Amino acid sequence: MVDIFKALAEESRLRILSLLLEGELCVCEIEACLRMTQSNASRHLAALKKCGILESYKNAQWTYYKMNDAFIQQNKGLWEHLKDRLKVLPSYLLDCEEYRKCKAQGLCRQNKKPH
Amino acid sequence: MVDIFKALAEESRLRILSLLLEGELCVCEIEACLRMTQSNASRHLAALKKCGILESYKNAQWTYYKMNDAFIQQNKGLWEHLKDRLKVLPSYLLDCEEYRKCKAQGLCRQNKKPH
DNA sequence: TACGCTTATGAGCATTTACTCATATACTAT
DNA sequence: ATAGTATATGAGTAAATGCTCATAAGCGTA
Repeated sequence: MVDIFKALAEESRLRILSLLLEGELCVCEIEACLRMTQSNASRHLAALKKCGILESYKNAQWTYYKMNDAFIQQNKGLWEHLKDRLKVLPSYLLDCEEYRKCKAQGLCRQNKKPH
Repeated sequence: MVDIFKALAEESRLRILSLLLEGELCVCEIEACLRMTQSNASRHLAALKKCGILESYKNAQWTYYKMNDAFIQQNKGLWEHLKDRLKVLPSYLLDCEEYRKCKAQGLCRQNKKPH
């Protein structure tokens, strides 16, 4: 229990989760949307995965992270809280705007294969 | 949001909250039940109060802390989570046992006035 | 094979956090 | 008033955490 709260007790990690409410993203997309270094993005994602909040899979050179279904099933109250509150983070609208720009500009390799 | 998670990201503070599920307690009761120093108990309680999870009032020389009703009202999902999970903390049964001992032995002054 | 892109991680450093010890304040009862 | 109890908090220290820079490993394409 305390491990989950430790993972949630960091603003950058909450911003990551707010983006992942909409679906999965790879590390470089998160890095771009949140304007953080590759190193930081990777480490924060690893921390969220380690405590079970996120899961990941690899496709080609990309690692995709998304909410862990088991976490959602096993933490319904907390998940309701997160779904509501992550969307009212002060940074949320700006981060979403960056996400749209990234998608429009085709960041990461432009010709990713579907998966 | 992050301030609340920071406050919850500490095992001693979760144990304090688990005791306060049942009702209010003064600092020296928490200190005794959780076998922590007076200084630590006071500081952890102050941290939980500062972010709005707890509220407190004074009566004679005692300060009583309890869950903040406004927090419960405004964080229903998180509160459901806490109510469930605090009771399955590894330390919970032992801490409750200490609480019963404290009450039986009349710790704090034995002749507290009702309030 | 060689190169570029993506990701993970080691090392060093700065900041934050939690702890202990000491002390100050406030209240009660004698 | 004086002593005892309860609480809060300053100072110093040790541990944990997050950041940057550098590097290594994996994968795809030319």
